[in-house]
Amino acid sequence: MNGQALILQNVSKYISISDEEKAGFLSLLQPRDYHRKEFLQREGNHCNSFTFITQGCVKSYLLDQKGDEHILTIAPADWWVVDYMSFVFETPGSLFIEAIENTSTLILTKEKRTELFRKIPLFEQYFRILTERAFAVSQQRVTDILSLSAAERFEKFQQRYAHIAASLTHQQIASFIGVTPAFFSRMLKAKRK
Amino acid sequence: MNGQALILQNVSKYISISDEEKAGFLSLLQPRDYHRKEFLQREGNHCNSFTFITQGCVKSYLLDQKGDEHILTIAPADWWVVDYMSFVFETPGSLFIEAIENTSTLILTKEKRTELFRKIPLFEQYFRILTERAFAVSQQRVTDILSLSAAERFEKFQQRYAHIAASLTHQQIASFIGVTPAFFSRMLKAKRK
DNA sequence: CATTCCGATTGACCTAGGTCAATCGGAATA
DNA sequence: TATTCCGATTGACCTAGGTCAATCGGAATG
Repeated sequence: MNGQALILQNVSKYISISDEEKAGFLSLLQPRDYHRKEFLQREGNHCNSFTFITQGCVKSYLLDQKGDEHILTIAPADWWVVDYMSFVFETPGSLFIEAIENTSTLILTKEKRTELFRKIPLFEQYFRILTERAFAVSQQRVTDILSLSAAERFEKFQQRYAHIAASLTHQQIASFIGVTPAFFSRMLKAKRK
Repeated sequence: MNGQALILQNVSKYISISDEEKAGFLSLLQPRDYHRKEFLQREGNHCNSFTFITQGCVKSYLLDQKGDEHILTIAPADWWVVDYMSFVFETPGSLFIEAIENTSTLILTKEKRTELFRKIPLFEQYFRILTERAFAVSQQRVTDILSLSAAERFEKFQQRYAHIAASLTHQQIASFIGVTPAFFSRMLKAKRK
């Protein structure tokens, strides 16, 4: 499936729009490809667009004082990525967004999104639903971190990300669930027994 | 300020609606009061409404296997509370929502909200913006937990919740930032020096 | 005034998970 | 084939924060 077909399919999961509106929507999107390890966004830059992944996979993460990486999101095809904090509050971002495979995207800038809302108000609903779902999942993640052990978080991770877990390095999974690679390795060893 | 005035003021921060629309909106809300320690929601129940706090304060939290409480949100007046996971995905909730002071609320059920969207589509925008902001903050919370020490999280908590920190118990603050009351007490002692 | 409650504090001890450095191993590059 | 990477693993040791039980203290209740 090509990128445009994929994003239209995604949209149609939540709202119904006419062919004309589909064309109008697509015309606001800017395609862009990134190769593995290329950055979509860097810490310090203001994030002013939503990026839809049509192929490949990206991660968003921050570096702490010690320079250690903490992955916030892993976004495979059919997902949007944004540094929400930067986008919503118009502040310099604190996240890096980086392709972990060669990746194709469609970019919707803040201006274009505003234009989209004006032209096709139904997209307010699309983004409302999208964000409500993402928020619900994010709240789960908070409660998981607060109440589960590393091993339990890994269990959940495996269930939720079964389809992409295999294409991630152990380092990435460890960072996502919030442990060091060394400890993650020991965890796996313990489970194998 | 009374509850209706407060919620209208909140709405008008994000969208502009006519007096007629305001009346229509208010007519969909159900007022309800709770006394301290009363539950708005219990684990296992499906959460099918948004609740706007007009006075007082509530907390949402989950109990882990050991029965320890982990606070997810603290919602003072002028905030909405929901168990998003339950509301959005229509699953039994895993959160308790409990008044920590005598509290007055306005309830918007899922059905009424749907009706609201149908009658005044601009409310899609209101909830989109609201959720985008809440999501951004939630993502920050995830990165904070992953990358900051307990003391640093407490620092941030004090800044963000300066206005209500004084009315919370140490237990509640400790639970929110993700440490035990015992450790929290030691942290305070260390800071005082 | 006495009592109960409940949050806060503290002491003694414990553990999940971190740190750092060394080693292994497989894939990609020269 | 030899070399370089780079992720995974492992060993030895460390620490932030947890546990559990005792105590303190102030506010509310009888």
